[in-house]
Amino acid sequence: MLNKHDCKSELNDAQLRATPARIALMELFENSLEPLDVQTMIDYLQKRNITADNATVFRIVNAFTQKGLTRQIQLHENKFRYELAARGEHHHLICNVCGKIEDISDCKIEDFQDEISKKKKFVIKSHALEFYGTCNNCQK
Amino acid sequence: MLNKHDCKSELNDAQLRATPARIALMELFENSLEPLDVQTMIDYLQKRNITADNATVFRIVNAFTQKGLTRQIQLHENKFRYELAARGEHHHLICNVCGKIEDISDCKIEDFQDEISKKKKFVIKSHALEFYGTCNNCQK
DNA sequence: TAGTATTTGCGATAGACTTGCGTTAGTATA
DNA sequence: TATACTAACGCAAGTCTATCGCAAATACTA
Ligand SMILES: [Mn+2]
Ligand SMILES: [Mn+2]
Ligand SMILES: [Zn+2]
Ligand SMILES: [Zn+2]
Repeated sequence: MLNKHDCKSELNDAQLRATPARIALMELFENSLEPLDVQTMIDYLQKRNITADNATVFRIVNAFTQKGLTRQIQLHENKFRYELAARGEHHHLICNVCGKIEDISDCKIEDFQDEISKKKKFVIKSHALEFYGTCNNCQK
Repeated sequence: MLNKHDCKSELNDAQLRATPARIALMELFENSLEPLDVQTMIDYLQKRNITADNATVFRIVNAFTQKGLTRQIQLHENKFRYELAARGEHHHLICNVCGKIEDISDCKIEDFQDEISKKKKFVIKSHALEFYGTCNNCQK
């Protein structure tokens, strides 16, 4: 949860110029608990009266990802989502009813991964794991 | 691996009319080791001289999925893939070099899933797990 | 404050996928 | 086997996500 000034520094550190749209989007990422899609970013900028073409928003999030500020993920949708890379690789619980997306920080599949890697002679560089179901709220 | 006649029965059982394109695509699914994207299905039909508009192929695979014959999956691409639902839920090894996709039949994450479910009070209905890396062939 | 490289806006473009509508063709039943 | 009903199809247009080329704007640096 960084403020406007910190977001500027973050951009500078990544060798990205601190434009209004980029600063606002870094703030959005810092304050979001869920991974964001591009449409959400566009809507957010509009609410803050920051004009930004949608091609620009796609370019911004690509630049963020390329510089290692964000990570691109995908959750069985026909679009990508993005979240802060600094929060580390982790997994997600996705509610099929309300769409809520929750982080799972602890990964317990290392042993399984090692076993598969050996058995299949496959060098595993990364993995994606998501659980789909019904969240606590939506069970009532 | 079913023949043409069996594929017809499968379609009838699912209350789907057995058109040439549907029969051919069921055969393709039965004989494929990897999940298929729609373009692959279109190419296959062309090779067999079965005319099918691409809207039709999308409608076919949606019908298959809706009737439970196939399952829609997605492997961090901007498109969906489909595989036979009868083979059961399983996971995949995806080679970042050659694109090869291999099935992993044994799932060893049940304990982790139960733990998460309890901790987050989340009813888990399904999960997706994929490993990305370099296959045996591409390591040389 | 001027110079320059980076970033943006705009419009065109691409690819995956959907939809409306009139026609075709599987299937049931006689 | 002929008939009728409805599912399925072809075609064309449209939607949605994402990219690209180019000229204009703007953030940084000196
Ligand atoms: Mn997350
Ligand atoms: Mn598979
Ligand atoms: Zn929910
Ligand atoms: Zn490979």
